[in-house]
Amino acid sequence: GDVAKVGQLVNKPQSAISGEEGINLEEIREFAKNFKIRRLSLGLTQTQVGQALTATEGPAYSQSAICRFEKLDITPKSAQKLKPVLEKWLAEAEHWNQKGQQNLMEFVGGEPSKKRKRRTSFTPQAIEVLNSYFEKNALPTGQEITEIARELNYDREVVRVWFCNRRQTLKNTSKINVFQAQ
Amino acid sequence: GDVAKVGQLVNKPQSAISGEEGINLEEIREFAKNFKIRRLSLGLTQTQVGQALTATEGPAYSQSAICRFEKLDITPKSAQKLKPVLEKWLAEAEHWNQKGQQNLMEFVGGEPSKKRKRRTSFTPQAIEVLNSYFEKNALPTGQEITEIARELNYDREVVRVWFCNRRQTLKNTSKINVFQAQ
DNA sequence: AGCATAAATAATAA
DNA sequence: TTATTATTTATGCT
Repeated sequence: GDVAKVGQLVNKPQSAISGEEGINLEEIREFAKNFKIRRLSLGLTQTQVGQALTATEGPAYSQSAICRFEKLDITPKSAQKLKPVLEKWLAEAEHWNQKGQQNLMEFVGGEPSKKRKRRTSFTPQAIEVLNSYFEKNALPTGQEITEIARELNYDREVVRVWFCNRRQTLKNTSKINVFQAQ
Repeated sequence: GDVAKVGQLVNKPQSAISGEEGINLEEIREFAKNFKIRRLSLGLTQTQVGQALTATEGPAYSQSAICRFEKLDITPKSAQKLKPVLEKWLAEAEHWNQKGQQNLMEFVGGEPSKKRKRRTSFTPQAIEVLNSYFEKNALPTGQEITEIARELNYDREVVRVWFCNRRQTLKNTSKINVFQAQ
């Protein structure tokens, strides 16, 4: 059967302290909440934390793993194991941050100042072509995206994101039509 | 020509205090940074802040406006004007949050003193149905609320508030905190 | 002055 | 974990 997650268990008073394993769920919940706030205060993303942990600690930590810890969508055992790792790492990150933003970024390992990509402006002609492709197939394969990008002379990634956002927009507008205001 | 923004000016020492207008740019920068952290600590999005401000304060505040304030992509004059508004609102939001997450969400999403919604009169039949749902589950999900609202043909927000109030009443009378958290 | 939407981030599916 | 969707933030535009 399913394994219960911290987030589900923590609201059941009788299990606030998991008897056998001696895991304090309330403590974990408190830490997870604080972890998120402290992470954001440092201006770090889940991806950055995951990558930095992967570099300094042994195993791999994905963005999803950090996300799941913060949401407590994780078993008590995993949480118990992950908590000290995150605690130690975060304290260290805060320490470097004290010495300046630059030091933190070096500790984290990312490029010091990764600038946001300039917003792309599609020409009306390009949008027309994109829409005609979208009508035929809203979910093009990687190969198709590459071809469309080449035809329009735009960056492949830009075209990929355009299709993501276009699907999103369609979903949002059609949701209103189909189900009426949620 | 272009108008200089706070974010550009604040790093020029000689202009830390804007002479003529007496605007303390450093203070604004400090506040903007803190505002973001405090907003995230409350778990609020820029959109939510904008909408809430639009409801309680006079003019309209878009998500873009909040975003631009946080990034200081705004003229000193605008920043100076916006700062006290945000400061006051955020302090109030934090105050409500102290009293529980539910209160904060009501403050953010609920109708303010401005054009208050007409008080809804539930029919006895509707109250009966609501109570039967409440007995089964005092804390319905957003989806469940939507469904109940549709079944009874009441506004979704009205139903949501009914559950809030019903829980509040129960809490006040029973003294036993059924819902633990907060 | 803020809408529309591109880009980035978080959450979930596979 | 990795892919992909869903949500949020940021910005080009007029």
